[in-house]
Amino acid sequence: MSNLIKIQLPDGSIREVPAGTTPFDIANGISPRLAAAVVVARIRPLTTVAVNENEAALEQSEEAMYSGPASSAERIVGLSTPLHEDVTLELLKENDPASLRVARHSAAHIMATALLELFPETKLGHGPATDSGFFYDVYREVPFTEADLAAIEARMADVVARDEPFVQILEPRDQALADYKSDAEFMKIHFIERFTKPGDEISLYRNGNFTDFCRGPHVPSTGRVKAFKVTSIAGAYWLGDENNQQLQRIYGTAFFNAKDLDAHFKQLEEIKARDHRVLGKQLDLFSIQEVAGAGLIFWHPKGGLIRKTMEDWMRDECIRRGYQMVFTPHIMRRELWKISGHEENYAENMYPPMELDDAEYRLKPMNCPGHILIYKNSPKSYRDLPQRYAELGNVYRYERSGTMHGLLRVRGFTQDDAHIFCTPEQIESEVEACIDFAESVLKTFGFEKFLVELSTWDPKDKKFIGSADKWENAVGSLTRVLDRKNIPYKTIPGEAAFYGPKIDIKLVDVLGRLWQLSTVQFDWNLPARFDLEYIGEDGAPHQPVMVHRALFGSVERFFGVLIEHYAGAFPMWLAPVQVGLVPISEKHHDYAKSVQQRLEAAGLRVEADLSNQKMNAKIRDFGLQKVPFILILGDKEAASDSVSVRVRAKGDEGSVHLDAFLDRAKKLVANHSMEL
RNA sequence: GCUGAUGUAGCUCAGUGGUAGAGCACUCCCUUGGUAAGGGAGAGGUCAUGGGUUCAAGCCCCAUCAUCAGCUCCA
Repeated sequence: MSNLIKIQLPDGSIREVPAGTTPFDIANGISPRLAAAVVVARIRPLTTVAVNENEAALEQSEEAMYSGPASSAERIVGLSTPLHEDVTLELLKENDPASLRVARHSAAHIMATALLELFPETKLGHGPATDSGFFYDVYREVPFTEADLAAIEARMADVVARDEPFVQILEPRDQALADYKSDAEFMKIHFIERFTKPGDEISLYRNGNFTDFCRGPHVPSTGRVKAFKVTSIAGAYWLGDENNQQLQRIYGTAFFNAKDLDAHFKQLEEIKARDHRVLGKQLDLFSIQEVAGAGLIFWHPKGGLIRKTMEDWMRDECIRRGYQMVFTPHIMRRELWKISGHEENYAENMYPPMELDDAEYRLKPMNCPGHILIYKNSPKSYRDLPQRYAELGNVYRYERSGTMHGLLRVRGFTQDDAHIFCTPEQIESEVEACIDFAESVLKTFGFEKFLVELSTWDPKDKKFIGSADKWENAVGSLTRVLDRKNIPYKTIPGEAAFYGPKIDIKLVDVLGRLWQLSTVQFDWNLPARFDLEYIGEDGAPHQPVMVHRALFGSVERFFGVLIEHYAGAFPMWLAPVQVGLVPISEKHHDYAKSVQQRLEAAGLRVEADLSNQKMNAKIRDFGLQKVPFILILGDKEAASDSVSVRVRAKGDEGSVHLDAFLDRAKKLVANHSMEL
């Protein structure tokens, strides 16, 4: 005689059903149409008080794909999973994001099904859902070709058309291992051995003739995955370790309907249209020249102008906030890099030494040693501290050949770098000021959201130098600063630099993407290595503490992110050309020249199109260049000293007096306005 | 660095072994116009680089460089 369990539905009603009842049974009991529409179910044991965040996070992890579910947390189950305890039950339809994730995991199984039907020699790794689709890592001697991918996709359509139910099979571990061993499925064997214990019953899912080691859940049947595409193939290391065998990773994406799939590819096109490498060419901002080498940026006049504007702002702001601008050499003697520890710890990222006269020199990968030499050049009193040295310093780092990416990952870049030498007592206020500064940078450049991470040490990890009390003090001050400023943050133990803890600020762009740029780091290692001192109130020498901070991070990377954030449509103060002039015909050229002169005299950047093209073509050209304002100049305007204003993304606003426009334009620039 | 793909005019791309193509951009001519492409003519290429196969290579083979999608690593 089976026990009764309680099922609570979202409306609060409770049903008593026999243990072993499935979510499908419940749905079907409500209405067969509902049962047909439901994809998966979300359950939470009724006894649970609150969802544990860590357990929820674990749900997404690789570990969770195979090992048992976190017992007390809410979880997603398939419709045919028998329920054996009192739970709240939510029946999820296709519009729930959790359903889509499950469907994509099912799509990975469908792809594996198709793959093994076509290429039975293939060995399977793992095939999870991702944020935008799914992939399956597989091993096969022969690389898959584009044609193979198309064939796989076509066969997937067959698997979907067969509408094979996904069925969970619980099997003794030994038997599963024996089966996989006989098939030489070395990766599946590894996963079973890693994620299950001897004596466990392990979970497999079968659809048709295909069975996979998998915890689930899945959609009810292959027919539920209506729209999918095999998108690409790439290499991936077995277990993410580059010393291991490389596998073939086949990517795909899946949706419940063709409309969503289309929308997904449309969105990819939009992202591509924002790509800073594409816009960099279209707007003539920068280039990378093969003959000069990979990862080295050429700033063209228009990009250079934006950079100059960014840097001017940054320098002015540094000075306003009590920094002193310094400049340090690009190459320095090897000896210096030995003292700083770079020879020892950073050599693989540095360019090899070059010999000059009797000595060896190395290109700088960081600015800190240079700033330290300035500090060290004269004795310092506690009255001199803090010393804040800032530099827009060009550094060069060797990056492996496959890693470069436009402006975002390069071999030569400019850090807006500063080093603050201060007493331990000054740390908190200095860090607080750095965070204020960082916030101001993000706000000024139009980013509204950011995330903060506090990276701390792991006392068990030997790579961290310095005593426990030093670490605790430092982490304590950082924590206090963040708490006092009411900034939410995530603590990441073990992610600190080896010499001290750090605060990283990741900004969120218009598309919701995260970018790591600003960082504020602690350091008591370099002051010790260089024997830095100041004379304290007690007349005795003390060692200062150093704060490293970069706010743009790298000017190149920040610029790349800006291009994507604005989709190339820079706000007025940054736009390389702020006003485009369109004289309607040649007889308006003189008026155009006088307007240009007056706008330029007021400090605006103006370009006049005096070609013999039609007005519409001129407007189009300025429009494609994303110029904020286009002024149309014809008889009416010339007669009344006015301009007809066309605003980027808004269109024709009619004529106004030139002085009125000038006033508006100057205000937009002065206020760093994001709007026009 | 690894796996796969790609490299043809300033840009976007076509060209499967037999004398290098298109559109846009550029130059010149015509056109002088009211809010996103007026018309015509011309000029422009060591087909990434270096080897090889072939009577003949942009095309086939090898190597190198660069780019792209990932992996790994990072500001």
